[in-house]
Amino acid sequence: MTEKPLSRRQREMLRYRQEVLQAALQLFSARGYDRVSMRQIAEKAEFSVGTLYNLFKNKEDIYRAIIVEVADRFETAARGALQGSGNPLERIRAFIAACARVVEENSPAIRLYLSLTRGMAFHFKAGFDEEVQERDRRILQLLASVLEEGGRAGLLRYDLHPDHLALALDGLLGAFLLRCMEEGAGCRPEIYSAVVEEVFLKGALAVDPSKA
Amino acid sequence: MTEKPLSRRQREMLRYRQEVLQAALQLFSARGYDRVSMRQIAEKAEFSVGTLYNLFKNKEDIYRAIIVEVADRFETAARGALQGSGNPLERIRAFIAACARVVEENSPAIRLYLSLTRGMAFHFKAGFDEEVQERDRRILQLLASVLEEGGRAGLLRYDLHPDHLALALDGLLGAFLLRCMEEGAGCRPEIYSAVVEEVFLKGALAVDPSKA
Amino acid sequence: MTEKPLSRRQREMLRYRQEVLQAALQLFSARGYDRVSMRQIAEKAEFSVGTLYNLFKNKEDIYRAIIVEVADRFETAARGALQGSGNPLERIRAFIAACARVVEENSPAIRLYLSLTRGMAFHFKAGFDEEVQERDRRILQLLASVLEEGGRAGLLRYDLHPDHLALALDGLLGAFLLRCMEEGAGCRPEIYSAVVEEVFLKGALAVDPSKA
Amino acid sequence: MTEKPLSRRQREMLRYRQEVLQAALQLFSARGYDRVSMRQIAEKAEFSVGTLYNLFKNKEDIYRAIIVEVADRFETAARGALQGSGNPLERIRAFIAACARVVEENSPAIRLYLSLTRGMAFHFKAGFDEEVQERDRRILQLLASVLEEGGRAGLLRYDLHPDHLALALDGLLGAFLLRCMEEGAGCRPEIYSAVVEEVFLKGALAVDPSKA
DNA sequence: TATGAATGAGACTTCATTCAT
DNA sequence: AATGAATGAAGTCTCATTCAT
Repeated sequence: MTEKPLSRRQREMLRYRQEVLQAALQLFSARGYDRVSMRQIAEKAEFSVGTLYNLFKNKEDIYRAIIVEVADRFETAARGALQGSGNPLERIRAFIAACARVVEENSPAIRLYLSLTRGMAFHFKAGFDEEVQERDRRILQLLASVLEEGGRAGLLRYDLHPDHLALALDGLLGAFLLRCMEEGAGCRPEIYSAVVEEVFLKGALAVDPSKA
Repeated sequence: MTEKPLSRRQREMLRYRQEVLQAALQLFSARGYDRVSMRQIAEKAEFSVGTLYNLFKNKEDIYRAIIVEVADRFETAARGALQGSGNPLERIRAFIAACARVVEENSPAIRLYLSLTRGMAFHFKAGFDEEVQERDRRILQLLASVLEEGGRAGLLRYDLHPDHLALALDGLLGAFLLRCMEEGAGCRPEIYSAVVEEVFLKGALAVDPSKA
Repeated sequence: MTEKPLSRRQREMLRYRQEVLQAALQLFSARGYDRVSMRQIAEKAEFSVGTLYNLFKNKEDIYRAIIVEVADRFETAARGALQGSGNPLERIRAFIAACARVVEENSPAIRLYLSLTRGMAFHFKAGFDEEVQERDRRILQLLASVLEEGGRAGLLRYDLHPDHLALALDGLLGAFLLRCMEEGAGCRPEIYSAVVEEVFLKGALAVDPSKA
Repeated sequence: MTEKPLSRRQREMLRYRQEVLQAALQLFSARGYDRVSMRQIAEKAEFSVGTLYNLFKNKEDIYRAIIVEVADRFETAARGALQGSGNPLERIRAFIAACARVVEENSPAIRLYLSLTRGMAFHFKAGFDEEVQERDRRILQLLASVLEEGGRAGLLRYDLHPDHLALALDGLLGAFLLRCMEEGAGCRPEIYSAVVEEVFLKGALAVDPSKA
């Protein structure tokens, strides 16, 4: 697991890639993938077009890098919460909080991510968009399994299919987090995640108060 | 409000417009606005490109017509339910059912609509996308006002801000309806809307059972 | 075999295609395929770049059309001579004359054709260059079979392999015809073809004078 | 004419140049000048792009060096044969053999050379391609003068213009030698040059058997 | 001296839109 | 009114060449 020390060249390249991704992210997030040209990305990142192609295979590769990064971050956070310690109820709470945190830290990238996992997906040749959707689906299944476990433990109601409960929580989270991002300045994920907890846990899951 | 009777020519033109919209809808829904060319729309609709420009001002106008149509339909259905008869609780139930019905009937168009109202929006010059978002927001406010009314009437819990509750319901609905559309064959909005009711009403709203 | 009468539109398109081919031919012949841009062809043909793409699938398609045309013309002329009437000797003479005639009439196109069948070939994706080479090879085999027939008939010497004789004649012809084209103004294929006849028939074939 | 002894550095540089030329030759021969990038040459030669530019002025200069080298080799061999000892007939035979030998030893380079001297030439800015063609023409004239000398000596027929005979021999040679290179595995210049001798000498030149 | 990242001109191609027929 | 050929701006990507390290 020890990382080889990177040469100065390599470190520079990584930094440049981050700068390009930063610029591309803002543009994609504001105008959509197809409405942003390589020249625009180059200008915003203050590189030449040719340099973009030294750093990335092509335009799609830039997009992929952005999405994969946020997908990794999200997956890590989600798995950390859902597979962490504590009873299912606590893990659900941790999951809600983790999602809010990821959104707070990666606001613009999350918009792209959500546009690929919910609703309209572009259709890329490499099909990496479907890979991302597949990864997202696995998180949802993990969430469902934790809900089911909670049901068996008597912590959560079990009269609804765990898949449906997972989808409900996911929908609630998505709606609130998107709302957070819309409001420009006053983005308060911690408030919204409290509401999600309230609505979802007190309601949908009908927690047995003697156990919670 | 009386409509002038349309000439044969005008009726024909309306029918042609519908055929073009039908073709464009399928293409946009499958590949996304920017990945579809006017020539492709013309071929699918079995018109010439020139005729498309006689029927619509430009490509964006075709898109707008699709979106406005589904937005109208959705708004009509939503207002009909939320401003209809019955107590707030019954109106919420009617709203959920109405949403499910609209989705069932306009499945592909709804995908485009949702991509414009949640998550990523293209940015069109004419700014009609923001108009649509504004209309959507007004529905949400109407929903919130009904929820508030229900709270004042003691039918629904009032410890959460009605805007948040509205957003929660909206998010739940969106998630389930999108899921309906994904599953290709087995699209069952009536099942999903039952789940939404269950999750939202029994849970989030903590209906006073003596009154419901 | 009756041809449908072409619409005015179709006739116009064919004429336009010919104009483009004419322009492209001159440019390709002077500078080589890879040194000529679509913009240059468009300018020389006095069309816009877009129109070029309405008339031809892509740049390679323009090249292909030029080559295929001259290849067809050459093949027709060659087969007509070699499979025509007369004894093998007369057919060889007709072949030599036919080649000279084709070159005389299609001088610039022949240069492209020869660059594809002898010497350096570009490598096109569609592999049509190999098709053209294959067609050329078949003509050579046909020529060889006529030479062999002449040998069996006692008209031509048979101590050399017919394939080699065919190649010899082909090489002679190629060298003289290329020379014709080089000299700009004074291109005299009829003189050169006389020399080829003289050199090849009197010499290589050692015609039995009593039979010729 | 005495060469200064080269420094180690200079000798090294010459060796590097040869390695680059070797790599470039293979690529140019396989794909054509315009389809090969400097980066590809650099990779095949296992140098950096920058080093290529230290060794050669530019891409064209690499091409020129390849061509000039084979042109020199060919010219040396041809002059050696044609200006050597023996009667004209023997010198022609030596010339044919020399050509076969050069081809055998420089097969890929010859393809490039022939594409520049027969048929299609690229048009380089510096016009060195025309220089090469000029040099080639001088060899042809030298060949013609030997043929003429043979004619005057009664060894060779003189009813045809020596230039035409020279061209005929050149065309025969070119055709057979190109054929040798095409056949991949079984390349037998010595066989083909025998055929050329047979066809050309026995036939075209109608050697007076009493003198040969 | 050797390297290879940076550059930007220029290549091919697509496409929304217009307009003569 | 209906057509679809013509247009040229704009997009993605490549590549010869330079130059800081």
